[in-house]
Amino acid sequence: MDDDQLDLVFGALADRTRRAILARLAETDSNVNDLTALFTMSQPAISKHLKVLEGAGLVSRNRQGTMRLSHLEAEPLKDATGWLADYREYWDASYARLDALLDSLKKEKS
Amino acid sequence: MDDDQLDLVFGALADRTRRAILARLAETDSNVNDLTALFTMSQPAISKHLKVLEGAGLVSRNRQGTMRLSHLEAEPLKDATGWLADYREYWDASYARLDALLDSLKKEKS
DNA sequence: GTTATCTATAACCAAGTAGTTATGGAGGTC
DNA sequence: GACCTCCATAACTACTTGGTTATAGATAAC
Repeated sequence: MDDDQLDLVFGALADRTRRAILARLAETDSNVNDLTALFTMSQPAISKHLKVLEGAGLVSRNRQGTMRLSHLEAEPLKDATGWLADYREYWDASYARLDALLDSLKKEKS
Repeated sequence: MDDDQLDLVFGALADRTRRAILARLAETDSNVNDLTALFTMSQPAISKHLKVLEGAGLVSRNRQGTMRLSHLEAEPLKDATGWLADYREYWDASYARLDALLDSLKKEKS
């Protein structure tokens, strides 16, 4: 994952409204009106947030009749987690042990 | 972890210079001059970035003679990872299984 | 084709961000 | 106390961001 992409993903996550939108989309695909109803904010504001999320690859949209349903695309969150994982040893004392466990799990799978 | 804190942490991580600073501090504590030498940027710009990182709790500083050494504080990264973990099931098919494993590890520890 | 609904876009505003140069303050050293 | 060195702060600029209202575009229904 390159710096441009990380800039976009972390930037998208740096706003509580956008995080709340992702939380909602984790439950169910939603249209702009549904999302607008959840916040004390205008519809264009929500559309803008969706555009940011879409730009970071965190949301996809497809027409469903007259509506456009927003759908969570979690893949970039995996990459962000991957970046954070490099620092895990600095906060998780049991990281080394956990790491070994995950390695053995991988081997078992392959 | 509350929204204010997540805003600060993700916001701090949304800049590649600041991520690079964290990468450096993961290797060794550094003073402002050292960090400035690593980037094509003025010293006050680096001082500003450090202030943002400090505000997010990602960096602490203590005087060491005439220098102020910046030190990585990784705890907030743990919290950010915790937030992202809520979405793990959406990108990691083997999450459920992994989760069970971690649970058993916790029990074993306690 | 008119109308209604849903959403995107345009134009604007206030505030924040990322950088600059210039300068001042705090800590050692002589 | 004079002088360096290290760093922070001030003042400024250009750009971005997060919101607004007003409006236009696309699709479906009648």
